Amino acid sequence: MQSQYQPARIEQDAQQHWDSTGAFLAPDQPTGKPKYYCLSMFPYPSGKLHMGHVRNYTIGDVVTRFHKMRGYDVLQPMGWDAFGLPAENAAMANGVPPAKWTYDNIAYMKKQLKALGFAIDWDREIATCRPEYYKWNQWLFLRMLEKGIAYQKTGTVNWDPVDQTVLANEQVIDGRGWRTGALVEKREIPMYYLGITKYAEELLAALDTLPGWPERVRTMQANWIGKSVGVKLGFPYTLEGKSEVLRVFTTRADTLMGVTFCAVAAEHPLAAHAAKGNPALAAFIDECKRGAVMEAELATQEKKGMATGLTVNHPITGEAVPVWVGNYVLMSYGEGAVMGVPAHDERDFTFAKKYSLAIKPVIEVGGMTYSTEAWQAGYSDYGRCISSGKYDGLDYQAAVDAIAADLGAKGLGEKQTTWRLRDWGISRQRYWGCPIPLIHCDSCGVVPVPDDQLPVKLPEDLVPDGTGNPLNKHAAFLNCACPKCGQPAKRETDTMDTFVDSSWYYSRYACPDNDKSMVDARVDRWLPVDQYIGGIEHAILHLLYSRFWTKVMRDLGLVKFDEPFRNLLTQGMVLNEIFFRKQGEGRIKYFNPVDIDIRTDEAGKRTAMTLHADGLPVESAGIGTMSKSKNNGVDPQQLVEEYGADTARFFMMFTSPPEMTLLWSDAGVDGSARFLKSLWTFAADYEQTTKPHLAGAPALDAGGKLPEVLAATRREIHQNLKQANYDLGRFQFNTVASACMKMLNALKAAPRTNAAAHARVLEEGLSILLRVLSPITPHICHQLWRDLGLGEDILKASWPEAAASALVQDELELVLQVNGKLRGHIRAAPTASKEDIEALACGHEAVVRLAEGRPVKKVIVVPGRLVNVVV
RNA sequence: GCCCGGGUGGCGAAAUUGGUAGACGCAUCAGACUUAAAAUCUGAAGCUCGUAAGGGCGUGCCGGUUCGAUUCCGGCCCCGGGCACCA
Repeated sequence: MQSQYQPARIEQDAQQHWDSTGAFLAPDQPTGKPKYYCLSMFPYPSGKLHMGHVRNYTIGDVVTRFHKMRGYDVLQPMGWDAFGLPAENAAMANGVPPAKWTYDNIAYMKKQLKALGFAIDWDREIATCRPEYYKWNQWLFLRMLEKGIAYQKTGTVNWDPVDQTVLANEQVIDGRGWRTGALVEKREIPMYYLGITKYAEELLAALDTLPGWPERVRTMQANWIGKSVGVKLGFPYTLEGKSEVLRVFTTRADTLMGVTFCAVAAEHPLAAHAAKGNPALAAFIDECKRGAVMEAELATQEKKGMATGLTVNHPITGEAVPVWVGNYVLMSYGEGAVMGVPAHDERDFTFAKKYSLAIKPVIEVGGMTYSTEAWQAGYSDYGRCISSGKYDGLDYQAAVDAIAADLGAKGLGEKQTTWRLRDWGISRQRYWGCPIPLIHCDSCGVVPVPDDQLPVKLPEDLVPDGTGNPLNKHAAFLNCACPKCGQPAKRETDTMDTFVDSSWYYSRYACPDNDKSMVDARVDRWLPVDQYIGGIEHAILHLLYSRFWTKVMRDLGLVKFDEPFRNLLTQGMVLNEIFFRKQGEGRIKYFNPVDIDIRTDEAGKRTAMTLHADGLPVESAGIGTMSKSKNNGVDPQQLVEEYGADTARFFMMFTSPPEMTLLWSDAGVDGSARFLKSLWTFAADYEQTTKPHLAGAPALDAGGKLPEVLAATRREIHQNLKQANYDLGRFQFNTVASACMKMLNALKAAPRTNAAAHARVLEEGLSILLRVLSPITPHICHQLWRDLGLGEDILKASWPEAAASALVQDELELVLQVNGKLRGHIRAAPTASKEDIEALACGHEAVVRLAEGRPVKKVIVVPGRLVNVVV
């Protein structure tokens, strides 16, 4: 074998071996082995891989190879989430069609993935921008339309008045368009929606059927769906002689007697009515309607309101309650109107203080009465009604029930369940996406494209210019015949949200070649996904949409499972610093961290940040996840070229556990390179000088005892193996990597007292080490396995388990504490009784010294671990 | 603002069910080898007082429960993710 570790050479050889043997092609016909579907979230082809990809796909590969060696038929596919905004931006910047840019990126990134040696079944590769794929988006959309799950209504978008185009939230910076710097306006336009709220109850309840999902993701989804049970209350009023009712939803009907105002959203009909003949109010409503669409922005803006001059009647007392317009009331949630109870709601309290509205406490908690000068924690807690007439003394539930019953009789109250979840708007006024398969006909209206005319193909040669959707100017796409009446008609030019593409791709991997149907029987073999791996940033949207889409497909009889992902591992983000320069209002240019020079003073404090190319200063926007848009990704290419794929993979796994957020730094990568190099050198030396002693040496455990020093080495190997197997089971790969390092350290330190026994311990140790390490660094392990004559193909080797006989110890070391502080150690046989250990401890020099004659109060013995003597 | 995480040496981290805080590495320092450097090998090291033996402090901050708290409870600070058109 080679005496030097040459990663470039062995990595190429190993990859060729896997390719030529079809090692990672997943068999569609059952082989008698259990199946395991290991899926990593597919990448957006942004140009180059970044470290987040390397982390994600290495985690997936470790899981894949581990299960393969444990005897599963494993499917690990890969594809491309290929539609989206960045391709249009690149197209505008370079004058290249998004399709070309995307396909070039796919080709480059595929090469990078191959160089990393991932155990991927490339025969199943898909790209969502291919008509063979998105045809089925369109087909299923039409089925949803038939079922009433897809429907049309208006939605609000960001409008750039200069470019005359719809902007994504990301393209709005400080309320201005990113290219034009123009103040962004809100616009109402017709859109298509998917009725995810129809599935809200099931999406919430089924979270309990997903024990393999992280608790935090289930919590986030549950909060997002946001089921609240409350009461819809009516406040009657008279308008232009007609009797009307203002409806509000509340989860705190028990505080109804404390209502001192009502607030409606700017879009509420009552606000519009009041604004007639009230220019100040009309101006305020206009102001509320301007600005961004984002919830984060709405929620952080200053709470403002204006009285409408109208009043409604309190449904119990009949008292007049003033109606305000509030910029914090969302038209999209509940009824677009809320009742204001300043004494028991912090937001209402702030609003009431600001506008000098009455504050009326009607709940007491634990007999405490509250002052209403300033808000105190606890004011919004559940308690008993006071100053509430006939409801006095009732607790939360009794009060809600009584009030709902009383108002129900008058038609002014009913119990209701409200969801925070909104239906999914899928229309995008963009070119580079899946066309929505509809046709607009002057006589027939909106007509679905017949199935036999699918897919509606997206032209691939257009270059957008930033002013609206180029499909609107492309006659060949736009003009068509109405499928119903045959008259000239126009195609819908909106495309689908890219979340549609990613909502079902995992099923298509089972049957990527099927041009007759969306899915087939092979989906029943592989799905659901056994282990899904991807960034925590997808905890809500992508994962919720996929769950919804699965349930729709199930209800259409296409798949048999209820949930797509049995187990979920949410990888922590790989972060990096973000550098930028402001270029006029709203416009920002980002620079990659590798192009920034940072100078520091002697104390290590930063004194300057400049762009390498021009030496001029840049600003830091802090730390954020590696992304195309912030231009802070780090290309792993240099790492792979300098050290090899195995070192890159090992370092990624070693540096942090998978779920932890990771601030990128390649400091420490040398240690990983050193370990692999040192493993190679050790193995080569073993092959030369130690392996020959195996001839005639007795097998381990074959009778006869190992010399104690070698038994200790062997014990260390098996202890670390046990730990590694435990850690593989819980996906903590950093400690698997360190267990491998510890094994190598132990083997290096093994004394050569008995040549034959030494050779046996090393042989077993290397065989264990290589197998445990192989999912992380498959190339070097593949080569060494063969070079040391351990077998033909390590992928086909059995997974090692720790041997109980190797773990036996004659004596244990226990920690000795006095009053909870470490004061020494005692040695005892594993079989020693509690009394023996107590006696040993109390007689210990440190205990006698520290007790200073005081009596021993208590002795706590934790078997196998410690003794604590309390004096 | 709301929802969800995280915070441990100079740095990445470990500590499985409340039981030795800092395993394994990086960087550093000292030594060996070398004409020299690189590479490699050996050793030291949380901070602090002390020549040493030994002691005190220490897991973001404040408080609590416990024989014992990185781990459990209450309150706060900072950082990250998500907030529905980035993917």
